[in-house]
Amino acid sequence: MNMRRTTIKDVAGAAGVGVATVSRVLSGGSASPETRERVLTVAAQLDYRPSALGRNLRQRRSGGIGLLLPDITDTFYGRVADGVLACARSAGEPVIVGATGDDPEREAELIGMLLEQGVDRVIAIPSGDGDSWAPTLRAGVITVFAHRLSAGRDDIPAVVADDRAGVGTAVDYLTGLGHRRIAYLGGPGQAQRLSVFRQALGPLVDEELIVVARGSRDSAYAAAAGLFQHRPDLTAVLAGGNLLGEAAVLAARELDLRIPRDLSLIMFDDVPWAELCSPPLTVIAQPARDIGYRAAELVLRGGARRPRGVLLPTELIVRGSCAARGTSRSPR
Amino acid sequence: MNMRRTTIKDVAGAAGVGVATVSRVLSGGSASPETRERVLTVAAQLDYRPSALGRNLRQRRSGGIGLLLPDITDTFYGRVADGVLACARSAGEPVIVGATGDDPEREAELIGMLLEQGVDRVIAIPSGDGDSWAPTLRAGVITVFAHRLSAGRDDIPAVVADDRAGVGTAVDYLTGLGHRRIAYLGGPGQAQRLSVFRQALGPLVDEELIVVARGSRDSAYAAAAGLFQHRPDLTAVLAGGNLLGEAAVLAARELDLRIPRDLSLIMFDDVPWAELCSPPLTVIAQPARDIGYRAAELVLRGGARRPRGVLLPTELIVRGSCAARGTSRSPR
DNA sequence: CCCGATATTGGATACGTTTTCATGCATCTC
DNA sequence: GAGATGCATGAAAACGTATCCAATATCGGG
Repeated sequence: MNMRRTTIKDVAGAAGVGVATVSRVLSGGSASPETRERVLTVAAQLDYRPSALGRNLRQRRSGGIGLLLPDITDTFYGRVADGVLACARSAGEPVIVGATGDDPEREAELIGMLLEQGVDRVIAIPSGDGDSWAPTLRAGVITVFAHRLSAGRDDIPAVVADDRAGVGTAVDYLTGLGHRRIAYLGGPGQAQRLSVFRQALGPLVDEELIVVARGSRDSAYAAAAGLFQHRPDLTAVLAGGNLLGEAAVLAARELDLRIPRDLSLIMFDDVPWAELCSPPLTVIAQPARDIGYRAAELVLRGGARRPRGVLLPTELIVRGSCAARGTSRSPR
Repeated sequence: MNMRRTTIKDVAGAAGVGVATVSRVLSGGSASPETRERVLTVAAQLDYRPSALGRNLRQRRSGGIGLLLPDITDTFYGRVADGVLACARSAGEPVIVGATGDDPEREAELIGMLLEQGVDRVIAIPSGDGDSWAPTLRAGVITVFAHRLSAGRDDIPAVVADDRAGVGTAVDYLTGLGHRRIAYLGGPGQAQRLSVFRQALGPLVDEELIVVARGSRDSAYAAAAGLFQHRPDLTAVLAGGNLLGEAAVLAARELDLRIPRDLSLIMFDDVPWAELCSPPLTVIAQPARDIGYRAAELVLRGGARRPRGVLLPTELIVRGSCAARGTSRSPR
């Protein structure tokens, strides 16, 4: 019942050596073959598991990885998390996960929690501005951003999808189909994408057709519905995330807009249900899992030679949610 | 750069009191009002944050919560995780997440990791048999199961959806529509549901119509496609999870089975895309987030008066994926 | 005015580990 | 053969905190 945990001392005693030797053997230090053998045998017999608590205190770091993302419920972030977990598991590191809800205040609070836990590596999909991250840097915590950049924080490496290319090919594809009034339905933290969108669209850009929602489903739906109602003249929309895409499909159905006859839709992020939709959704696939995995690699590799960041490719997957416009001006 | 972290000693020194007093003040112990005031002021000035490392070692527990689930990518588990995170955040507790992939071996490995971390509370959606959990119990770790029970482990409380009622109403609904050949497409860890299904179906049960897939998408698709091909006489299928439902829709489409004309489908778990499907999917909604939240509550409340477990209600949400059979025997 | 009870306080200890340092021993070099 | 070199080893010192315990200050009652 109140059986004390077997400690390194017990192993040392049972093996007739000092605790230092046991520690060395278990951490891969140097030791004579016979000693190593004996220690390992005894440790196995006693089913000894070194306590991370003691080790962490000694080296003043928990060794764990902190992962902060907006919403674990969103499959995109879920896939990112999966990548992080996979990489961390292969390194034997625990991962502490926190959901920020895209709220900078909650984010700051969670950062504080991670620091208190002595986490020395953090992967984040940042919500707030760069200021939130001063504490982690000051505390010497290795920080890597995933999926998003943070305003005014070019000192933190980031692993992101190639939004420039993604938005570019999507816009090219739509204009190539004859679309001229193209809307962008964005979410939080997409400043980068927005500027690329404006740039790619060039003279065609119409600020009224650019609308950003907050992170919630309701907000996304409201933004989509409002956009479609106020500007019935738009012919194509680029949804900046699966939540936005879902909202667009729903709002379009509600307003009796047929996809792709009345409205062409391209959605960022390829999710399984994109194929189940009717029509199946044309999407820009992002390597979500890779983003997480690479970020974890970066953060595990440590501060050694900080790379500037990693850019992963996106891919336009054409399905059935876009139609040509202009030539056949949808008669009737 | 190499600025040492401010410790409780610094605070004690600056406030002119002993470390014990600071510790007491910060842990809510007794202290004179003026001392408390001074200590708090100084602590705030120095931006002191107690190190979880030291505390954990002292009281030989990390205080964190371990969360083990099959696949963080699956929105159902994602919602469970979200509930756990929400509850843990309100308690200020960190959550260490691990993905087992429904592999008992990986599960055991992750359990070992959690124990090594000194986690003293674990929430799990168990994969393996009950044996994996002997170590946590032996180590005095408060363990709670979520969503699933584990074979031969009635000593661990569980928070689950009311599968009995869920399967019951689904089967009743289908038989009420005239269906007689009803299949069950299951996943890992659904022994409980299976037995309920058999029981609810009574004499209509056909063992050949019961097929279980492993956790992967491919496996789910293979199971669905195999089932539909081998038994074209079945008229309805109950999918035991959103992954299985997705596979069923895909396989049906591939084999040119129209839903609901040729095949009625009920899916366990209401996901956002169920409404986006055409036809929209009839589902059995499960309170995934609540399951996680309640499990976290249970585990945080500690061992005090272990309840036998919690049963949360399910709800049949009728949409468009089920049609009547028998009366109008689908002519042509 | 003194004694016992109570509240507050700080010193010391322990938690389990890693790492530094000194020691002993064997081997090598000239 | 003597000194130098290398290696294996164990004692001890942290790491930052919570808590036990003794000591001191405060208070009330007789």
